[in-house]
Amino acid sequence: MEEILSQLNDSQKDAVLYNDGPSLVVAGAGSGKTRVLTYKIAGLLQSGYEPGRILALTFTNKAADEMKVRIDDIVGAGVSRRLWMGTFHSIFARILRHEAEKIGYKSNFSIYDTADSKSLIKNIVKEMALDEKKYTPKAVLSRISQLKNSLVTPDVYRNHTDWQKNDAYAKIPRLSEIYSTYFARCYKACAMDFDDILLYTNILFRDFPEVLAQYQDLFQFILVDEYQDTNFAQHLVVKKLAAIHHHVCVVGDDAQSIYSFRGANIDNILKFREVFPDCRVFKLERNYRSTPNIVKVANSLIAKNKKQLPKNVYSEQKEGSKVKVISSYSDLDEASSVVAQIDRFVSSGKYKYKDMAVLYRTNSQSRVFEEALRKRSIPYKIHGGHSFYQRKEIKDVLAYFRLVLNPDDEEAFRRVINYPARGIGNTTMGKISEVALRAGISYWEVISDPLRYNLPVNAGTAAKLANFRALIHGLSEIVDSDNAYDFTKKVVDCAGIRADLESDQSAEGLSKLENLDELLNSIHEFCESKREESDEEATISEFLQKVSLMSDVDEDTEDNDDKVTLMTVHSAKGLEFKNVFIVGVEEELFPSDMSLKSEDGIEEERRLFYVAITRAEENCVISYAKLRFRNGVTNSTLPSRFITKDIDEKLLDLPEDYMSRSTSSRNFSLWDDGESSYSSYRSGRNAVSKPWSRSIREADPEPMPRSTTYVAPRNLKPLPKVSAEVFAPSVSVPEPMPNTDGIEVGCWVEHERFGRGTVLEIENVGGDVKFTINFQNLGEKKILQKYAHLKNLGK
DNA sequence: GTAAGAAAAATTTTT
DNA sequence: TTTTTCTTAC
Repeated sequence: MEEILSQLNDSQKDAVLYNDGPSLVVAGAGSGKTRVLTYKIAGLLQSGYEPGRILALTFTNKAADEMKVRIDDIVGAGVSRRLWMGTFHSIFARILRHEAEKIGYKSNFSIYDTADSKSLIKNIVKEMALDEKKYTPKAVLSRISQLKNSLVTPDVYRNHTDWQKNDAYAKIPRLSEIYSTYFARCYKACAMDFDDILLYTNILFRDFPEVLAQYQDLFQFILVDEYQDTNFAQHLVVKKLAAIHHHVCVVGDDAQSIYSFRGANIDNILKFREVFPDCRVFKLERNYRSTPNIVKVANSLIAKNKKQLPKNVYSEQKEGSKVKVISSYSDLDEASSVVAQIDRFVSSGKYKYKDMAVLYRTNSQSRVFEEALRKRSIPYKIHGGHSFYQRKEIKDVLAYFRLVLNPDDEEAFRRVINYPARGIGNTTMGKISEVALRAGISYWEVISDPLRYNLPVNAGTAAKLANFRALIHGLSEIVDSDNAYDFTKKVVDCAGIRADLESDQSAEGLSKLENLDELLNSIHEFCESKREESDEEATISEFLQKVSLMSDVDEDTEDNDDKVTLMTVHSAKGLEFKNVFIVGVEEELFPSDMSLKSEDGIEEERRLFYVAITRAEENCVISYAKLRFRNGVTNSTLPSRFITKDIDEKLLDLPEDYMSRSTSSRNFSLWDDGESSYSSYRSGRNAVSKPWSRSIREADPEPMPRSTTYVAPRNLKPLPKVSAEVFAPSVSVPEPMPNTDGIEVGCWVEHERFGRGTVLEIENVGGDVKFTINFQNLGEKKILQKYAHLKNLGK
């Protein structure tokens, strides 16, 4: 214990030593948060707590694994394995598999990833014969996700009149039905999506108090990392589990809450004290990562946010150089200036390439930097794109695993029924789906007994189906006896996956084959380490459980390569680099144009920018361009408000052409002479317009085709009135109709490319305004305000 | 059932 | 601009 404490500062020590009740550790950027968490757990273990009675929740497997290593270093090898330590999803899934039958599931339930969820939603929308433009899988899933994260079940949603009215207003009146159907279909497939894992844990603890009591008693101490990123569902479980022992310690930084779009609720950390009134608050304010100059800039920025916990982050390092702002003519120039600077840093001999990171708001910004780096032959690595386990060829193999382990898994079924191609195409799949829907059974049940369910297929197709059935059946006979590696080899060969990939001699095909071998390797490794650990064979079920909840950040990265890192600011969270270049710091890009609608949106973007700045240890460079090529067009841009309004000017090393903010910010525009349409577009869009309400058409009660109705699998009790909880979860209503520049139905407008036309209809779709315009030359077109820069010519 | 060609869309993404 | 999705023709 002494040894542990000697490595901590006073405030860290206080946080580590307080174990008598609830505590909130507000950990400023770079303040040694992980250190506190690991030492606290190590301390608990040393003072006699059973590892099996400590629950420690993180957001990534990587974070959990790193802490386990550090804990083992302190208290002895292997101890961390006995902790209940892992991501919310993996720990909750573990509990759910154990208690599955209580909530009507089987413990072998599949986990649908986002792609599976979207595919299912797409099918449901099709089956209901709804407008697929209006009900896009992405939008529907994000809404369902929001609802689940706020613990609103389909029944509760259906019976909530206000929400129904909002959906009708937003022209998505059938959302509630889609949600119910999606929920029922997941249940029928014995599958849970990521959000279900949190939702069902809540249902379990709500409906089975004796189960809750058992876990409440088991977990004598609960620790949660990154609390600012928890959603309501996660928060409520933590609250409930801590209700008996009251030994809960949550760690986080409200200033780094950047995942609200995924359901994270910053209020969970801001109002933690209201939930646990006897909670002690510890603040870690000393930043060990960055120079005072960087910390001051970050502080000066974040001070502009209203919603935050008071704290004073400081650094005791040498002052360091000022945060530098560079301005470029265009995005291309920006890339070459930044890369030139990188080159200079490295040529000075003081830094290596791996000390450099280029951080941007959107992935699409990476391209120009890649090109600029390549031009100078500077090695770089890009973080982004999809993870190994999301690749098609890998997902296909995993889908076989899933189907064998859980034949009711409809998304797995869809994926493998005709892969590799075996002549069972869309037509047959459509028939199977129709029969399954009508009989209320799974696809697998349909093809298990096609005669009984009158599947209308010819003899040839029936034979193909029988072959497929035999294949899956054969695999299911060996799935429990074979170890994961042997089983995978059989799947790959028997299903003809290897043969299929080998037949493709293109570069793409070869890389797929390589990936397949890579998968086999990783399964082999998985088996080896299991054998080392417990002297037992690893099953494919265990492997699948692990990878279903794994993301790309969890994959090993060869950190030793001397390469410049390119990544989004989001993925940089938690990392640090000696030199950081934050690029594209322009209005409508950073802050993102999608965030400008609300103050909360801007505050989150500001936190995101805060995260970006605080990644830097020694040098932080902020860059903007005056012209940016985006979505096929070049636009003139303004430097971000974060530079021009938020950060104290005195703290920055500003570029020569920078107009002081005491003069008009319009001076930033290149186009002030009015010769260009850009400046009129900008001033036009910001102009005050007439009230929008008059131009909205009444929601038309257009008769919809009848949908197939589903019977909910089980009558789940509605959750208690959500508002009765301490925090009302924020289920946001659809955005009000935004500013239309006074454009009303009947107005004449002018479009840059399409010319003049009259407005026939104005709709609100997902926060954007969609105009239906009858153009003089081109006829009727639908146009989003976000992209079309319409000029109002009046009635 | 595939392949080519047209059309439409276009944040961030810890599980 | 690129990327994904939808249509159409073989």
